[in-house]
Amino acid sequence: MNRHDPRMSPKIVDVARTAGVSTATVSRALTAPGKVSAKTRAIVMAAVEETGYIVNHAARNLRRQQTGGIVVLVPNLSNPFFSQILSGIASVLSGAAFNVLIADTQQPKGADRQIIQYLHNNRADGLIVLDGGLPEHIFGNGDRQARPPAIFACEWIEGSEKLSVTIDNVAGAAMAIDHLVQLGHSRIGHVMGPPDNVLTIRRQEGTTAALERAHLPVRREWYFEGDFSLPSGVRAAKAWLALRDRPDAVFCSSDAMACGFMSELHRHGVRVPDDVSVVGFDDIEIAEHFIPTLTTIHQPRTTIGETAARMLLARINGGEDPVQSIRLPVDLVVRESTSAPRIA
Amino acid sequence: MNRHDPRMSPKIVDVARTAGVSTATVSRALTAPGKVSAKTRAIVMAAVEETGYIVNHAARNLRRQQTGGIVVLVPNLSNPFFSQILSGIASVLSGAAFNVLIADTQQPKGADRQIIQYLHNNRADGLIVLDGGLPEHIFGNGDRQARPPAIFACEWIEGSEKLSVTIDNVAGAAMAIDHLVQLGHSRIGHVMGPPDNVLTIRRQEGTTAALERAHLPVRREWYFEGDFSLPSGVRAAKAWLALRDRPDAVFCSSDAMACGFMSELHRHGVRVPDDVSVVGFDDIEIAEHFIPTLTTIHQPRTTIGETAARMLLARINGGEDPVQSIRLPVDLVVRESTSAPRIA
DNA sequence: CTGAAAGCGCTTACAG
DNA sequence: CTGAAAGCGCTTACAG
Repeated sequence: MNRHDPRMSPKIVDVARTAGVSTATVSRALTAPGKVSAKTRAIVMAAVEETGYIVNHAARNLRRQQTGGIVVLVPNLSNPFFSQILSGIASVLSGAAFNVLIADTQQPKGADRQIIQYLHNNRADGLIVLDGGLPEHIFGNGDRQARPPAIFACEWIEGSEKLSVTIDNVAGAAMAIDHLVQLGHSRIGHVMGPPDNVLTIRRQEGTTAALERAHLPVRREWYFEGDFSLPSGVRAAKAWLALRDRPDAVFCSSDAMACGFMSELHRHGVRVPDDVSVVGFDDIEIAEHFIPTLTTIHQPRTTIGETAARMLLARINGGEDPVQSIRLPVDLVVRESTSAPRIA
Repeated sequence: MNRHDPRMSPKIVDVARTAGVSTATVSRALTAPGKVSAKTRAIVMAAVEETGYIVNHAARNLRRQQTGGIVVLVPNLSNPFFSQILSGIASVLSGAAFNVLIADTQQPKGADRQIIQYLHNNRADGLIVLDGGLPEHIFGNGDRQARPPAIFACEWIEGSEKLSVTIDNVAGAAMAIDHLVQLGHSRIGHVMGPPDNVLTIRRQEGTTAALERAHLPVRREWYFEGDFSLPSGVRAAKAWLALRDRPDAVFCSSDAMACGFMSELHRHGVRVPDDVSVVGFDDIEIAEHFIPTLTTIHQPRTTIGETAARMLLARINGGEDPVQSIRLPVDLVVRESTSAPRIA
């Protein structure tokens, strides 16, 4: 016989028998101590201790019509950018006795079906969505399936009324550009994120607006394609190298791209910041240790995760809706990858 | 009234009514199609489609005496080293209709209690443990609580009989040292992982053994303390700089430390590989793009995750035990951070 | 191949 | 404050 036999665990009825009370009283002592006399509570607690009782969540959830799980939809689990956000989410949620279920929206096989499964309320009590590229209707009401509340974090869906925790991407991009302008740069380029991504769009807007404010040229060929990844930064560097007339400062929409960009430039003998200044976005851990260390826009990633989790909890528990979308501030962190341009 | 009303979802009884069969038949058609006639199955499937039925996992799990969840115990969720492993785990497990629950073993508050909770079989059907630093008895049988099967991945507990998916750390370290020896280095140092960690110990063993095989000095002051993190690599570099008699090649037990090490050396005008060669371990994404690109020992992280997940599944499903621990091979990836020593 | 019925382990109105 | 009892939505021997 299998040593792993679930039926060995004590049930609430075992505790009740040991304590000499009903299962109802045990249940109350555990979940609503105020409804039980101090004396009874003590007896029950002793019985819980003695039996080693632990609640069966499947049973509790079935009875309470909840799932005890929060699903986090991540665009790409293997991207380290998300790990700290997940960490923030997990710390708040597991403190609130929720399971954190993680689903990768870019999972190759049958991702759609799987995500849709998660969206049904018998699978999760709520969602935190880090991917703004999903079709909005899958979160929507309006069809026959009830859907659990969803909170967007980092990314969001334009025009959606769903709550979100975001940062000020336009301001962040503008801070990056303003920094370069103040250093004396007038020929500034931009490596963009993936097309259609909301972050890409906002950071591009912030970039363009700041350039225009400074009366600097906004040149189409200085807006390089990218997708936030390291390799796309390498490709952008190749595009930069291929230009005859090059920008002497580049703002990359992610740190990963900035690192790939600098890496490829270095391979071709172009020096940062002497030949070209580079600013990133995110402030991932390596930014502080890259060679050169990377000037970037800092995102409070743990706070983003924690805030999203707390907001979702408020949404799940509170009947009313004092909950509002939050936009967190970002900071410019100046390091070695930016300097005044060489005198031409 | 709350628009998010779970009771709206169709139940198995709704499908049964629509199909004109019993709930038992619906259940069978869904989970054991072979036990139902083709005709009935078609009728049931049509009814499922029509009603939009989705199984309630809490109910199924309660009835089946399982949880549908696999817990992954991660030493530090915000460490990007683990994200690709998690990705491998998640892809296999969600394909098998398991939820992936992630718990951070270094979570500040009440981590112990929380992890213990997860260890009870009514919370998870199995565990994948990435932290070899937990006390073994918490996984053990022997007390009154049944425990779900656990598989170790990457790390493990020395002397434990639990199954594991690991890499050959001794061989990996030896490959790193042999590479340096072949380049002509004879003064070789080592930056270690956290004390007592099994990976630290094995890689240190491999290092020492390879040095001895090459008849090279094994000097205590050339074994630098570390903990796998970037900042600890920075500290190791400071220790290196403080030596009068320095090794001219250093094998770091993680890529993160190697990057921190090189970063700090660079700050002090020491060139890699001209002044000192550096080898890392892991082959994280940045290794290929650091300046200089990092020579390192490649770990198949996605495969580690997938293998651990599949092994756990086999353990959960199969009554017999053909399942065995697996040690995956590693490769040396030669890049720019290593070269022959300068002629002294 | 199919159905009636029990039961998984809880929680919670309801009654006292 | 406490207990008896119903019921959450499934699955699965058991009987036919």
